[in-house]
Amino acid sequence: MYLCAMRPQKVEDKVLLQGLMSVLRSKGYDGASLNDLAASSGLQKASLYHRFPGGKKEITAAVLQFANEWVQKHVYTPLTDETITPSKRLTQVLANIDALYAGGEDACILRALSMDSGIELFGSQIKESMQLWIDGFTTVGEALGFTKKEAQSKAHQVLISVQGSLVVCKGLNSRVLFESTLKSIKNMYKKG
Amino acid sequence: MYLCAMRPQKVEDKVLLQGLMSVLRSKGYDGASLNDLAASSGLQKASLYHRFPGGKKEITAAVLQFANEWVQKHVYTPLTDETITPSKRLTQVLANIDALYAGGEDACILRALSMDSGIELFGSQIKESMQLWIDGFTTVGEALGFTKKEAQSKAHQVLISVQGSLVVCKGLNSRVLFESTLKSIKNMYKKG
DNA sequence: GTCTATACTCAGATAGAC
DNA sequence: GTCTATCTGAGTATAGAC
Repeated sequence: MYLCAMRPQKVEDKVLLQGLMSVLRSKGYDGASLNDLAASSGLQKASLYHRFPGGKKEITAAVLQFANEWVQKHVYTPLTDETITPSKRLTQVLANIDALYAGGEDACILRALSMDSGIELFGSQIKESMQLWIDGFTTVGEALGFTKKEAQSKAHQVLISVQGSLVVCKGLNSRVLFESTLKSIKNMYKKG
Repeated sequence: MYLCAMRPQKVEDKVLLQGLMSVLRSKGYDGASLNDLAASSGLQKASLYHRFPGGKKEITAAVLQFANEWVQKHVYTPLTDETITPSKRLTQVLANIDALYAGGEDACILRALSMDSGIELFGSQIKESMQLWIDGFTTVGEALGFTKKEAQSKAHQVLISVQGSLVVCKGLNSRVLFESTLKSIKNMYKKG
């Protein structure tokens, strides 16, 4: 429905959510204040409440929804696309993941919200996105000829090593382990 | 120096730090309020300020110091103890790690403090503990006959997969991937 | 739809009695 | 050393003009 009487949005939904996500992924739920969120979005606090009447909880839920759509579009869907060879799917998705985390520089929103407060409020959304990620990699593993059990194990290994390398890269203040992790994921799927 | 005129401490230093750590590891730096910290320690807020005049920053720094001593005592030292066979060192340390994280139930304090605010304040302490962990596993890898390069790579892999599995276990609300990760670490060090 | 101004709550931190 | 009581600022959230 088109309501031409309404004042135009100053910031597009997608741009807005990207700004909000960048704050939440780096500061976490408790660390991200509404001032931070407003500043990142280019809107005032009150305007954020207009867009998200539920406040910070609703903002965060929307950001997680946005993240889940990203996983759907850039991980799950390409990994399960049978018009492409499994090997090429894998290469493409690993490149997408590299971009998402800026080569190990940026944090994962799922991890950032996995502290007590975040899990209590958004546990089911976090679980859903992680499961989608695992399902995608399981599918490509089977397409590459591994058994279902092997493919599941590898999929878990992918998620674990991506999350782990992001944590370690933050801690050591170096991105090399993220890049080497992506390479070793590629190797993991070579038949041996 | 023994000062018998002083009023006895209500809570021992070690017990105090354990309580404080349990809050910080589950809620993170921003999520842990002084009320939370006081409640977990059995002291009032003002008493915490007596013990830690620098407030939350000093509390957190002390907890990280405590954590670093734990890694020293239960990871680094046993892994480098040449009076024990390398294989037994590994088994023992993996059991220690299993206990530290309560089989995947509890979070890692290094991870919990690795958001922006924590990294800015405590980055060097976090890095130090992670490096100690890596050094210990590198030593045991070399003792098991791997080249220095292989041993370093495996040590990185250990830290990454432990941290990663803790994140994924939180997200999926299941501990099975932590236990399987510890088993696969053990396998990683079998010569092939 | 966006803004400025403001209400209200809880955070971190301190004062001073015991 | 520990406590109760209190101060001050930042946090979330709302009111109402434009």
